[in-house]
Amino acid sequence: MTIAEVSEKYDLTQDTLRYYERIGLIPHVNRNKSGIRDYTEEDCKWVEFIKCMRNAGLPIEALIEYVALFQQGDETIGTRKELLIEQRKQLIKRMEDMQKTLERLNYKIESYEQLVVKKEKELKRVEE
Amino acid sequence: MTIAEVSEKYDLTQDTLRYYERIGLIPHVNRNKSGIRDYTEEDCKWVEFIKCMRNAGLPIEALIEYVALFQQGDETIGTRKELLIEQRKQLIKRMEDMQKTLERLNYKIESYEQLVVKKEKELKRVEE
DNA sequence: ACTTGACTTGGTGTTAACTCCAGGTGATAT
DNA sequence: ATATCACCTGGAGTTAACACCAAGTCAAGT
Repeated sequence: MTIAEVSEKYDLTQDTLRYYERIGLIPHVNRNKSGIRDYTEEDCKWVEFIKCMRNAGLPIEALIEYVALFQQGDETIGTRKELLIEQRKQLIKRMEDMQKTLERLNYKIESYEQLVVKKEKELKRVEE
Repeated sequence: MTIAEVSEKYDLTQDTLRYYERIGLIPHVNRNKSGIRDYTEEDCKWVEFIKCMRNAGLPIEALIEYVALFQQGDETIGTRKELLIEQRKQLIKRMEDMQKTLERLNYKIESYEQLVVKKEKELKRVEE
């Protein structure tokens, strides 16, 4: 796959794809004889995985480390697992915070709803 | 309340508090005769509210608009409600995305667990 | 009276995460 | 043969969201 196709498929700019590769957020992509990137299936999976994780707010640093560990082979399986567990913990924490904020928003919106109803009644009273 | 107390209470630097006020993320705080900020109860509530919303990822832009609407008085109640509803919608979307990522992480961690178990068995076999 | 220390403002610096750009290369269309 | 085009690299530019700083003010302690 060309970089243009990958860019299109995952809605990331070519610059972003090159940037991710440069900083080690995805493994190095092989080039053809003329030096142009040729993304394999696996490269694509990495791109998709990273995009998903970044989208959920996982820190770039942690993901770079994960990729680096992955490239070091099977001895790092335990470490990688621990890393993911830690990130999961933090993700859950963020989600809990967001849940609280959501409830607060719900309450606020309901309060506004009450206010709106009240105002409408007042207006009616004036009209009558 | 002094800025130092508010800073301490909500774990935001004085610089951040001043910055939030400057860009309109919280309403203007009154100063005493000598020009020093004196936060009222209401100011504090704003600080806490904004911190909570920012923490959940609500965009600064939307919050600035909310504060501005608030300061324009009762005619903006409807608009404010709509704004909150829109932000709630986006918050829910983010949470759903994160939920999917969480499930994916769970699956990945489980897979790693399987792998670890397998590797241990292999090692045992070698030892025997 | 003078120093200290917390605060003020206006402005500059920093960091992360892209994003853009200039100059160059190789394959393809005319 | 040459023009076009997609891509390359290294490096500079951008933006958001603060963080830091210099120079000044004011009240309180000694």
